[in-house]
Amino acid sequence: MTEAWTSEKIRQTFLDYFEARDHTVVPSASLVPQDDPTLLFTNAGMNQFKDVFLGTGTRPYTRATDTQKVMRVAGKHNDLEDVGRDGTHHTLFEMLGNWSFGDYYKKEAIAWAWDLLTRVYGLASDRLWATFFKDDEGDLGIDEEAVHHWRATTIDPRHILPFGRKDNFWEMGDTGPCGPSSEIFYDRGPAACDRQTIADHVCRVNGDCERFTEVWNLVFIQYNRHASGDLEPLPAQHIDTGLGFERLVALLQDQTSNYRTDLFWPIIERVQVLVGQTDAQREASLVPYRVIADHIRAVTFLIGDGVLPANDGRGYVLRMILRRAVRFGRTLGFTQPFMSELADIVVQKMGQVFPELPARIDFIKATILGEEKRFLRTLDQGLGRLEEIIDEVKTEGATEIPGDQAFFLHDTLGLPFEVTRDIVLEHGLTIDEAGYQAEREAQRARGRAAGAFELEADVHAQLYPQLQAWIQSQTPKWELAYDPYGALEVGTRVVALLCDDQIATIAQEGDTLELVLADTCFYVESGGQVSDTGRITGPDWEMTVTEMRRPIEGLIIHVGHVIRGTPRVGDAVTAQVDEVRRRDIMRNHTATHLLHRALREVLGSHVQQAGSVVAPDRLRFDFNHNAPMTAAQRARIEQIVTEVVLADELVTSRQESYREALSQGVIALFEEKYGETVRVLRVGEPAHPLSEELCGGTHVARTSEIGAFLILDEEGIGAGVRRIEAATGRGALDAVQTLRERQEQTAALLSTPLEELPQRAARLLEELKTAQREIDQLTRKLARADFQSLLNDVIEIDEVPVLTAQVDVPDADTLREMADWFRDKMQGGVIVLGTVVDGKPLLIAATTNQMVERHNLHAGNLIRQLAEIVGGGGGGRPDMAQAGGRNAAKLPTALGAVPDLVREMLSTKH
RNA sequence: GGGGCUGUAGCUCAGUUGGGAGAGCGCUACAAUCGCACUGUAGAGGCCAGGGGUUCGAGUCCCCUCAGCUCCA
Repeated sequence: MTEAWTSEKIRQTFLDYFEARDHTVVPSASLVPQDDPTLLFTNAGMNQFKDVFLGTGTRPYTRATDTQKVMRVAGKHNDLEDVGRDGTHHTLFEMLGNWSFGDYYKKEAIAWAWDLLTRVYGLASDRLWATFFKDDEGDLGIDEEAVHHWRATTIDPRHILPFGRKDNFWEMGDTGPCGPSSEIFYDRGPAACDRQTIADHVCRVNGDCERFTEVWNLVFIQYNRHASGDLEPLPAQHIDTGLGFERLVALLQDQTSNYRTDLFWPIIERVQVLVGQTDAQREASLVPYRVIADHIRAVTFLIGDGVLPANDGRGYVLRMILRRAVRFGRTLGFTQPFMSELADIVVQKMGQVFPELPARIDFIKATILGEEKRFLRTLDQGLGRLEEIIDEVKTEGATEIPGDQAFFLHDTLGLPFEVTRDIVLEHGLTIDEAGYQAEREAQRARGRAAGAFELEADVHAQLYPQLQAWIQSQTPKWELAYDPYGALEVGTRVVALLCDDQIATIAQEGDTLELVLADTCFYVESGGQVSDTGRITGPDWEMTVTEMRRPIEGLIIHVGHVIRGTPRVGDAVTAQVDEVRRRDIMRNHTATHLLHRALREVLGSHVQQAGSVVAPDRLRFDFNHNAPMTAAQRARIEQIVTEVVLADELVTSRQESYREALSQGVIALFEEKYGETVRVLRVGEPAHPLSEELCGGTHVARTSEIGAFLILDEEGIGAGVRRIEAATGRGALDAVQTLRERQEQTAALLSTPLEELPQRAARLLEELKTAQREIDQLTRKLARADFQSLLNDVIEIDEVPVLTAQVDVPDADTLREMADWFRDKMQGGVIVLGTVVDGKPLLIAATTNQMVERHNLHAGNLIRQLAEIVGGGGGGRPDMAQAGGRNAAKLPTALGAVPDLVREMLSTKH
C-alpha cells in the first residue's frame, strides 16, 4: 500500500474497474425511494433495481455499477443511539455495487471481486476469507458452484467457509427473488477484537467482533419465492453485490475507525476548530465528534434529496438525526448553530460524485440553520420549565425529579432526557429514571396498539402484474407508446380491458372500464400536473375517460364509463383528449415555471419548489420561505411573469442525461422521479434561457398563450413552507370577474362609486364607532337619572339599606354600573336590580364586603333564590352576583321577594 | 397514522366551582427637561384561533376544525 488511496480514488477505481468490464456506470438513486411505499429510505444498493429483479421493469443494459447512498437508522444492525459509539456504524454510507441482469454469474462475480480486492486494491490475500451457502434448514444443499469458483482463485482454501440460511441466504421479502450469497471478510488480526474480555468469545468469521470485517457481499439471485414458501428457479439469474465503501476506505487507509479516514476526518477537524479544543481534548471526547461527523453527512444528503424536517415519516428521522448532533454539540460547548457550516465540508468532499449537493447547497444550509434555531428555541422553553420543576422539588424538600415530569419535558416539550439528566445532576438532585422509562414504554405501547406503520395493502398489487403478463402473452413484442407532448388525438387499438378488477376481452354499455391502449396521448398525473380526461371512440362504441393510472412501469390505464356499444380487445379506436381542458392545464404548467423563477428573483434563491398541483382552473405552488409575502412582492411577481408572457418567449424541451442537466444548473425538483435521461424544459432563447427545469409535463409553445397571470392567494401551510394559488387565461378572467362582482355589490350596498369604496368604508366604521360611543354615554346618563330617583325607594331592614327596583337598561353592564353607584353612595347595604333584555329577565345583586362578613349577606346566595323564581340560574362573587332566566313576567315577583329574603338572611346571622 | 401541550393587546404572558378581559414591555399624547435617558399622567390597541353545543350567562365546560410546538410508529 505505497500509493495514497484517497477515498475519491478508491471509489473511482471501483467504478472504472467494472466500466472496463462493460458495466454501465449509473448514478446513485435518491435516498427517498421512488415507487416503493414500503421503504422509508433507500437501504441497499439494489433498491433502484428491484423492478428488474421482480421482472416488472427492464433497463437498456445488462451490467451496471454504481455507488449508492444508503440510509439505515433503525433495525437490528443499526440503532440511531448507537451511531458514533463505535468506529464502524453509520446512518448514511455508500454502497459500491456491480450488477448483472441475466448476464454473467457466479464465476465472474467471484473472480472480479477477488481480483479487484487483491490485485488492484492490494489487500493481503492471506487476510481475506470467503463464505458460501450450505443449507442448514432445507434441501438446497451446498452452493458447489460458488465453492468451485472460489477454489479457482488464489485464496487459501482453508479460508473458504460454509454458512447457513441466517448468514448466507438473501431474501428481499417474504416473496420474490432470492438466492444464496457469498461474503468476503477481512481479518484485522487478534488485536482488533473488541470482545477479548468476554469469556467464551471466539474470534471467527461471522463471530460478531471487530476483528473480522465483512467487506463485500455477493448475492446470487436464482430463485423466486412464492407465497406458498416454495422456491422456483428463475429463468434468468442475477448478480447483486454490495461493498461497504467506508469500511473499504478504512482498510486501505490502514485505519481501524472509519472516522479516521479522509471521508470523516476533515469534518472532525472543522468541528475542533469551531469549538476550539486541543487535540488531547478532542481525543478525550471522541463520541460527540463522531456523532456530529456522521450526522452532518446524513442531514446534508437527506435535505439534498428533498427531505425536510417534519413531525412524521422521513422528515422526523431527519429532525432526530439533526437534533441528536446538536445535542452532542452542546456537550462540546457549542451554544450557537454550527451544523450548517459543516455542510460545506460534506458538499466539498462529495459534490463531485453527488451533483445534487452543490446544486442545492444554499437550500441545504438554510434548512439546517432553520432547524437548528428551532431546536435551540425548543431547548430554551424546555429548560425554562425544568428550572421551575427543580425549584418546586427543592422547596418541597425532595431530592428526586419524578419520572413523569422528566417524561413530560421529553414528550411534550421536546427536551431530550440526556439534557434533563445533566441539568438535574448539576443541581445536586437525582432523577427517577425507572419512572421515566416506564412512562416512555407506556407511550410506545400506545403507539403500537394504535396501529403499526401501515404498508399500503394494495389489492391491485397482484392484478396489474398479471395484466401485464397477460398482455405480453397476447402481444409479446408490445411496448406502450406514451406521447402526451404531440397531437391530442391518436388512432390506435385496444390492448386489454379490466372490468370489476377482472381481465376481460369485452365490456358492456354502462360498465366502468379500465382500458389499455397500444398508444396514448393522455397525460398521466405526474409532477403535479393532473391527468387528462377525454373520450375513446371505437367502431361502434364510445367511452369517457375520467381518470388515468400508471400502476406499474410500462402500463397505462384509462378509466371511464362505456356510454355506448361494446368495447372489445383488438378494436381500432380513436383516443381524444379533452382539448379545452388540456390547454388550460398547459397554460398553468408553463406559468408554474415562470412563477418559480419570479419567486427566486423576488424572494431569493433559497426558494425551492416543495410541491405543486397543476389543474385546469388553477395552479398551486408550495415553496420554502420563512415569511408571508408582502403585497408589493406579490404584485412584483405578477408583473415579472406577465412581462415574460407579453414577450412571447419560446418554450422548448430537450432530452439530456440527468448528470449533464444538473451540472448545467438546471432546476430539478424533489418529488420527481428521474431516469438516466431526462426532459429539460426551457423558456426563452437557448443562449440566455429565462427558466430551465427538469419537467415531464406538457406546456404551451409560446408564453403568450398563457394570456393572463394572477396570484389568487398566498398562505403558510407549515413551518417555513408557503403556498401560492394562481390562475392563468380563463381562470384568471373568472377570478377577476368574481372579484369585480363582489366589489360592485359592495359599492351598490354603500351607494358609493367604486373608487371611493375604501374611504367610504373607513368613514362608516368611524361613524359607527362614534355613534356607539354616544349611545354608551346616553345610556349611562339615563341610567344615572333613573338611579337618582330610585334612591327615594331605599327601605331599611334591620337598619340595613335595601334597594329593589326594575329598571329599563340595555344590558347587564349598565345594571352592574348602577349597582356600583349604589355601593359608593350607601357604603353598606343591599341592592337588587332587574331588567328585561331581549325578552329575558336579568338580575343583579350587590352588597359590600362588610355586609357579607357581618351579616352573612351573600349576593350569590341571594341571587340564586331569585333566579329560581324567573326560571333560570345564577351566581357570582359574595359581593356581586348576576342571574338570568326565561320568564320575564315573573321579574316583579322576584324583586318583590327580596325584602323577605334579606330579612331571613339577616336573621340567620351568626 | 396515534398521543401530549399551546393558541387571550404589537411582544411575553396571567386569568383559580362558569358571573366585571388584565399585567409587564412596547406604542401615542401631554407634563417635566436645554435635549436625551428616566419619571409622572392620560389614552389608543382584543370577533379571548375559528365553528358548533351545554347554560339565564362561556376566555373558562363538551365536540369539531385550523395553526404552532412536541413525542412515538
